[in-house]
Formats: sequence, structure tokens, C-alpha cells
Amino acid sequence: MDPEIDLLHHIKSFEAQLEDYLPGNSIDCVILGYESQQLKVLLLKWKNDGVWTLPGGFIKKTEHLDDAAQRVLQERTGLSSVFVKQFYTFGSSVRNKNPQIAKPLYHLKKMEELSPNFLEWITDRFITTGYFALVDIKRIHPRPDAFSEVCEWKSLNALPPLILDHEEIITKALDHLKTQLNYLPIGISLLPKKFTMQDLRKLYEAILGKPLERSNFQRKLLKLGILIRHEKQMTGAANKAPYLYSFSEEKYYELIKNGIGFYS
Amino acid sequence: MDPEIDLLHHIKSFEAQLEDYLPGNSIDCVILGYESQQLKVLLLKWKNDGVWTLPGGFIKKTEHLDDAAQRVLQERTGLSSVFVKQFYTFGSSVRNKNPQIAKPLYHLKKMEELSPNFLEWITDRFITTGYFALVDIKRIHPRPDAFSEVCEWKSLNALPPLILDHEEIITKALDHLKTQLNYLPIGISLLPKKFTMQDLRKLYEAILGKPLERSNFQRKLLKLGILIRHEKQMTGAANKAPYLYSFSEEKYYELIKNGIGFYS
DNA sequence: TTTTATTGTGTTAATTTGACACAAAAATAC
DNA sequence: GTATTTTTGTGTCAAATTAACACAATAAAA
Repeated sequence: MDPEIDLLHHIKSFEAQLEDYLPGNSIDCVILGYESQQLKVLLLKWKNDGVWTLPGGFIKKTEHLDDAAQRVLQERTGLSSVFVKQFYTFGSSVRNKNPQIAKPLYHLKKMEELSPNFLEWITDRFITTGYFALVDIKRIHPRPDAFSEVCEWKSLNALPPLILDHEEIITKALDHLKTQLNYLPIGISLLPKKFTMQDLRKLYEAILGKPLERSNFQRKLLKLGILIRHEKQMTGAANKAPYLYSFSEEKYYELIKNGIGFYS
Repeated sequence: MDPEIDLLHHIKSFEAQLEDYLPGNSIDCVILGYESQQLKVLLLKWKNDGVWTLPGGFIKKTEHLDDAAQRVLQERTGLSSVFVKQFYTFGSSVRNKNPQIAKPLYHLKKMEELSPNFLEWITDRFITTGYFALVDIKRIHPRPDAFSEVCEWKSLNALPPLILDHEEIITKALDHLKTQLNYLPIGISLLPKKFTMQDLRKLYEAILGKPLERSNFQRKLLKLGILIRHEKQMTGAANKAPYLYSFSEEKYYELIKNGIGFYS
């Protein structure tokens, strides 16, 4: 089947359900993943003109914003059971005056089949709410949806040009994450179930963007009392084998409730 | 003039400008004030049926969300030059299924003069974004707008029944504030320009809801290097006069940039 | 067997915290 | 004036935490 016809088909099928969605409101998901000691972000590339975007979408009239975020992520990347958390709402009035959002549509040869009503709806001003999640790249397997050519992890220090203000949205998500690290232990959803202390430290270093002293890091995190030590891991490398650790979910959530920090 | 006619007049004047506003989106401001060592929140009481609400309003189509928050606060309480900060967006789909939002309107004897279109607009589902600020009650002077009977500071532990989910919005704002305290010094906009160490400590205690040791608090905050010591304040009380302090704005914002906390 | 790299733990000084002590100072009572 | 009351600024001191570095243990390769 002609891929362009196919894309148009999918767009028109969304157009047919336009009434089910709130106008002027959208969701964008910043899914941060961690692999090879690097933070990456999950991006989609539009079919047709190849613009990169965050996986985003719209909110159903009867749907909670949080549920919409979950659904949008699932629909656009196939990821289910990823817990996303709201971090900020972006409300610049010129967000969508930028015609980029409609670019993939304008490029469609058969665009005239789309109603002016729909084109107005989709190119109008949107207020978008950002959701983010931290995931283990090795454990989840995103795939592009019908609107997208590819769905890929992109390194944060080599982002392709992004639609609209999506780069700002990513920056804000990262700020949020760094702030969180100040008063919350992180990693429970980002590392494999069992991991070495080095894994955890490299993760912290990737988020903070600076090195942390090995032995002190180990002591500091062990003292939180949320890690369980398991058997050693024979890595095959020519050195002493590290212990594996996992988070004690119980203690982890207890700690989150109480918080750690300057004054808590 | 009949106050009810007057209210209707104001509502109709908003109705006439309905086209200028984004449907389905609103702002709610949680203005926290501090006085007599207590945290209070600024509330409005609707004319007509006396329901209490947060000062809130709608977003113009050409307006940045942040600007809308500033304007809404100004229009509804007369407060200008209060810096508000976004903290969360509330997106439950049943927020406004609750008919309370329309109550003040339904009670209007002349309601039939309002268009069904307007009534639908105003009673439809809204996604509301919460903004908050911390202010010195003694330094600002809110007043009710044309829709409100009174504009008053209410103690947080004795809130009147509030419309919709406004109590939840306040709770979330307070959580946000406590979290902030973990990694940011607070008080620069909440206390008079010059204040005693006791003023600052009582503020922290009010926010955290627990006592802090006097002498250790003093040392801890002085060590941050963001306070400037001034002349003593002769209080007239039968005791040693405390020094006055003020924030060094320069050092304050430098500290904020770097953060304090578990890991920063 | 030796070498190499990395781990877990030790050590030590500097810093921070929490709890309490106490003199200084401002106004009042006498 | 003198004593009293109350709150402040600073001191002390033990316990806990941090930062920096040391070092033996250990898994695999040479």
C-alpha cells in the first residue's frame, strides 16, 4: 500500500474522532532512558517530512490528564506499564503559531481531503502538559506508531532539531530530575532489578553530569537502608567481582514519604 | 444599584468577551501569606451564594499561561507585582462535573438572560493550572473583585468549605512549598525586607509544621552566606534586642542556582 | 605465578549536627 | 539606682557525617 495513503488514512481516522478530544490541550512525554552510562530520550520521527518530536498526543474529554499521558505514550510508542509523572505545563501563546506542527500535514499530497476545521484544530494554540519517566532501555521496547517513521533513543548531547519547543520541554524535564535527585533516591525503575554499585553511581553521575567519589557514594547510599545486597556478579573481567544490589521497595517508598534534604 | 443586577452586569460583560478566552482551561492561584506566625491562604467568597474559592480565572487566547496567572490574580484580588510560580496542573475529568462551579450562576434570578452557550462554556470540564506565591500579609492589600463579596486571608487549619477540588489544590501547593524548603532558602518575598532571625525561624516552623532548635537554626542559615546583618532592633520588649537581617539578593540567587541538598 | 583492574572496607581529619549552657542586653519592677 | 525578667548571640562538646585517600581482597588475564 502507498505509505502516504496509509498515513492519510490514519490522520483521517483521528479526524473522525475529533469530537472526543479536548481542543487546545495536549500531552508530551519525556521518556528518559539509560544505557551505556548515558541518558537518552525517546523521540519519534514523523513520516513524510522527518521532523523529530516527543511522543505526544491529545486528551479525551472524559479522561484524566494522567490517564491521557499513559494512553498517549502507549499509542505512540507501544510502551505500557511505564509510570509517567507530570512535571510542568507549557503555556506560551506562540507555541503553535509556529507552522511546524502542521508541516507533516501540509506535505501530504492529499491534504485537501482534510477538513479546514481539522486543520484549524490541529494548528491552533495548544497548552501542553509535560510528563516524564525514567526507564531501563534494555527492558522496554518502543516501536513507532502509524504516524511515525521511527521511534528511537537519542543521546541528550546530540539531539536532532526538534519541533516547536520540545527541546525546552526536555530541558525542563532534566531540571526536574536533578532537583528530584536532591531529595529522593532514584533508580528503582531505571536500572535492572539487580545492579552493581557502579551501575547506580554511573546513573547518578549521568544525571548530575559530574563524577562522584566511589567509596563515599557507596557508603552514602547504603546508609539510606533501601538497598538489599545479593550474590556477587562474576563479570568475566580481570578484577574483583562486585556485589549485586536491589532496591527494597518497602524501604524505598517509606523513605520517599519522609524525604531527605536540607530541611525535611 | 441592586447588587444582583450589578453582578449580572459583570457576568454578562465577561460573556460578551468569551471569544477572547481559551475554553476548558483555567488558572487557580494559591497565595500563601504569613502573619502572626501563621500561614494563611487568600480566598474569595462568591457574591450571591457565598461559596469560597481560590482566586482563579481564564486564559486569553493570545496570552502566555504565566501572564494569565498574573493578570487573573490582579483582576480578582487587586494584587499586582506578586510573582506567582506554576506548581501543578489538575486534570481530573470530573473536576467540573460537580455543579458547584455554576452554583453562583444558577442562583442568579436573572440567569435566563445568560446564553446557553455561555452556561455550557462555564460548566464544561476545565483543566486548571495552579500557581502559587508567598507573600507578606502586612505588605499587600487584596480586595475583592466585582464577582466576590469578600477577599480574605484564611488560616490553613480552619479552611471553610471550598468549591470543587480547591482544597486539594491548596494541599498540593503546600507540598510543593515544603519540598522547595528542602533545597532552597525561602523567605525573601515572605518577610519584610529586614527581619529578625526569629521571624525567619518562625516562618520555617510554620511551613514545616514543627519546631526547630533556635541556636542551631541561626547558625545553619547564617552559614549559607545569604544573610546580611544590620542594626539591632529595639523591640520595646524587656529583653536583649535582636539584630535585623536581610537577604543578599545576589548571593541568594547564586545559591538558588547551585542548590543545596542530598546531592546537587 | 605474577600482573592488572576493580571492589569492599578502613582510616583520618575536617565539617556538620543536635542538645544544652551561659553571659549580654533591653526593658520592667522595685 | 538595683534587681528581675526575658530573649538573644555565642560557646561547648559529643555524636554523626563528609571528603579524600589507603589498602587488602579477588577475579581473570598474562
